[in-house]
Amino acid sequence: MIGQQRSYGRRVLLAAIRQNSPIARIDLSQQTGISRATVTTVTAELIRAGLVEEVAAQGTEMARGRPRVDLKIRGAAHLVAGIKIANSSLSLVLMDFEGNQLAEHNHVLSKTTLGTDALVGELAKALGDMLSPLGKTVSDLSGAGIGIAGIVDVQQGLVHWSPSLSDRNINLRSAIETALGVPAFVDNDANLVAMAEKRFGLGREATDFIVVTIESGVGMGIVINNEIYRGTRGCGAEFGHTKVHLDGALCRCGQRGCLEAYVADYALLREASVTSSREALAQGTTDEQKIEALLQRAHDGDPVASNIVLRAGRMFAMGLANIVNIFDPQLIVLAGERMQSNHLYAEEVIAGIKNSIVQVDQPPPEVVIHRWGDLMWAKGAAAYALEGVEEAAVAALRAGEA
Amino acid sequence: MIGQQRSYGRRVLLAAIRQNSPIARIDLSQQTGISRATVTTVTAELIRAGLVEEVAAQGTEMARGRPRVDLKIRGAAHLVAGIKIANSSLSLVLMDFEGNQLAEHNHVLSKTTLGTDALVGELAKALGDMLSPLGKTVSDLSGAGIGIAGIVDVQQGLVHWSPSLSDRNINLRSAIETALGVPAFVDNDANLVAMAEKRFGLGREATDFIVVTIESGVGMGIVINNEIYRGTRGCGAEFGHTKVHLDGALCRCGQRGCLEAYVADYALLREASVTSSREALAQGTTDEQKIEALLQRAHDGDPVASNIVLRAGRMFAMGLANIVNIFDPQLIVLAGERMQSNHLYAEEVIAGIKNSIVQVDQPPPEVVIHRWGDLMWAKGAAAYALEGVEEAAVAALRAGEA
DNA sequence: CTGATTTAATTTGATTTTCAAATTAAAACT
DNA sequence: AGTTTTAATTTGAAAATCAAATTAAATCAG
Repeated sequence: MIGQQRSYGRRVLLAAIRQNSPIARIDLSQQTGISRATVTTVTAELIRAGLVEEVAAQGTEMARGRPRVDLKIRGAAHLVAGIKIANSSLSLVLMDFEGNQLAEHNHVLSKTTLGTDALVGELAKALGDMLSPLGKTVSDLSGAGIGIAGIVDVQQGLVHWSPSLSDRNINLRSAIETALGVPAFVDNDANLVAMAEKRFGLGREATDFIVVTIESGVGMGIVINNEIYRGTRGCGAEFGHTKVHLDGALCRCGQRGCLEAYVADYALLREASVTSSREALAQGTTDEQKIEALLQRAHDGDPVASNIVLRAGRMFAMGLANIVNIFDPQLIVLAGERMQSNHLYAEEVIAGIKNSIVQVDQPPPEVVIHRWGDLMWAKGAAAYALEGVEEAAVAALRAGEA
Repeated sequence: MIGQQRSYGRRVLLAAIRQNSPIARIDLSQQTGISRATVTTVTAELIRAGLVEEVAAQGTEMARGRPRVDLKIRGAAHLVAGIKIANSSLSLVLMDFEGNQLAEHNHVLSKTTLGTDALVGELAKALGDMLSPLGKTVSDLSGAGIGIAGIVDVQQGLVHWSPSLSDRNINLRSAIETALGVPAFVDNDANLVAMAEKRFGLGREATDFIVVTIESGVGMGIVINNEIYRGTRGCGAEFGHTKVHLDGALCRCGQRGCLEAYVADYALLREASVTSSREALAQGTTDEQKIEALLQRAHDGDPVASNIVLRAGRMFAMGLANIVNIFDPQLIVLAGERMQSNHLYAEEVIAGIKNSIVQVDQPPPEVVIHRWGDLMWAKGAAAYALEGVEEAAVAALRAGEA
């Protein structure tokens, strides 16, 4: 960047060090195209600022010549928290600047939907509970990333609407920042999973990829040119409301033919409910149990149950194929927390995608399944916070020198 | 950019001058964030190099103070050609560095599919025919943009496959460059329409938009962050082969349910052919005439014809809505050359899109129809060439100073 | 017509960023 | 102990940029 003589080089080098973790200066120079002289100067500055540290020449068998000195991000430089606001709980992780997980925590919420103040209060409580066993406090944090379902304006930190918030058009970022005194970074949860994949997961090597998540709905995060693409209205990629059938099944959103209306839990249960053998197909008191039962029946070969589940899989494949036909990404990550999405992650589904995309000489994009624990979201939120903190740290370099 | 001390500022300023055509230095400084001092220095260099020129203070009523001096791109600096390789003809335009069209030309090809050498020969011939009336020759050109249907690897200038070429995996760029002695820029034709919209059309103000073109197939060009997004396999956005129906109508590509299989000419004729009143619905000897007849019938209220045409429109709307749900662009441009796409550009279709996208507080993206002449493609090719020539010109600045 | 005022552009004198080439450092070979 | 090899640093200069001061070109006020 230009204007105010901003330190583009520092940014680039710090990012390169992060991505290639233990890396010698000469390789940095090679990778970034920045001269060795500059690399020396800039890394010295980063080390002086405590963001980077040298590590003993990572033990490749002793070569000739002066041994290279590897550089890595200095974990102790900063501390960030990642928080996912889920249906009726908060899940949190604590990470150092290098991305090492130092703690995790789960906090049960009293209600699904809370007012802003109440939510922020619970958040502060949960953070405290995670930090106190380590002898830390919220003031030790350099940033907090928050993932929330709904429609989020990232620029402003505004939550236009969320199932977790009873208020509308809340500036959650400033609410948290004033309450906790810590820089906050708020984003839609689907974007944060993409962020997690990019930083810690399967997207580390890729520059253009897509992450699809299945929870109660179907979410999607898009990474283009190493950055989250958020669309122009900030309402994000609504893969779940992609239409897969003209005048098709009715969706929760009120429209017809949405992918979600074919693959979501409620869609499967709806189908199961109309067959005469309803009890047999989806027995259980909770919806989760019913789904479980339905999937088990399908697995056991029940023709009607199979029929229901199979179509969901085929619709899902069709939706994904459309993404490939439009985007042509390097990689599609199906990130899932629950085993219940097994039917959508089946071999046949993935094969179905490959049969529905335009054939060219080159191989089709990889489709991989990534099962995370339930901390996936929180880790993504932490990754987002790390990005923000890194940015601020570089910006502060110049200023803090005087 | 960094490395070899590349002149990022020059690039930014030249681009800003191009986009805001007659613009005073002080506004340039404002817009780009570059200091006024630097703007003076850099623009002086651009003027010295002949890329930019001053124009008389464009006549706003005389304000107080020293009058601003506007800057603009100097058209005479360079000459580029844009060439579209169409089904059985070449269409060409000649543009100056400012983007003014100086000439156009149409060249009929002997065959639809040619060998590389033959095609390049025809190309040279056509260029010569366009240039000679102006007393120019090919050597006066600084670059030539070439648009060709098919699968193109832009980085390499490779055409993997094209309906216009009998050879496969041809490096068309180097073939043209060696034959003509002019830098060549080859791209897929759908991308070039996007480029044309971005430079000369409705996409001038937008940074993220999508251009859909209808010719014999359905094409799409994507602009993200002011740049053409080409996907990772270079096979481009295959909007036409987006699936809109599970196990749907058979497409030319061999798969089922492709959008093209519902909205392309052959799809409409296929439908018309199975009704008992075939002759009446789609009379004519050529396919074009038949389509014309079918559309006329639909317009006149024939129920079967209407039924056919209406569904095509609704499918088209559904495909476009999916794009919006995934991409959330500022703008969708439906760029068409022929009036025959009228039924797809109807009010109802555009209304259909709006009813199938996720509703948020913000207004939906604009959908606009842009009817160009048949030079649309060639102009896009010229725009692409201009981009390349501009790049080269800036890079040459430093080098040529010694 | 003259000087005050206003706004745009340029000059001046740094500061920052970067680099190529020369030098130094730290190791393994011989 | 000296040679070779490779990594990192230093040195001296060039390039890019900026803030502040200055100059330029106009209008306005009397």
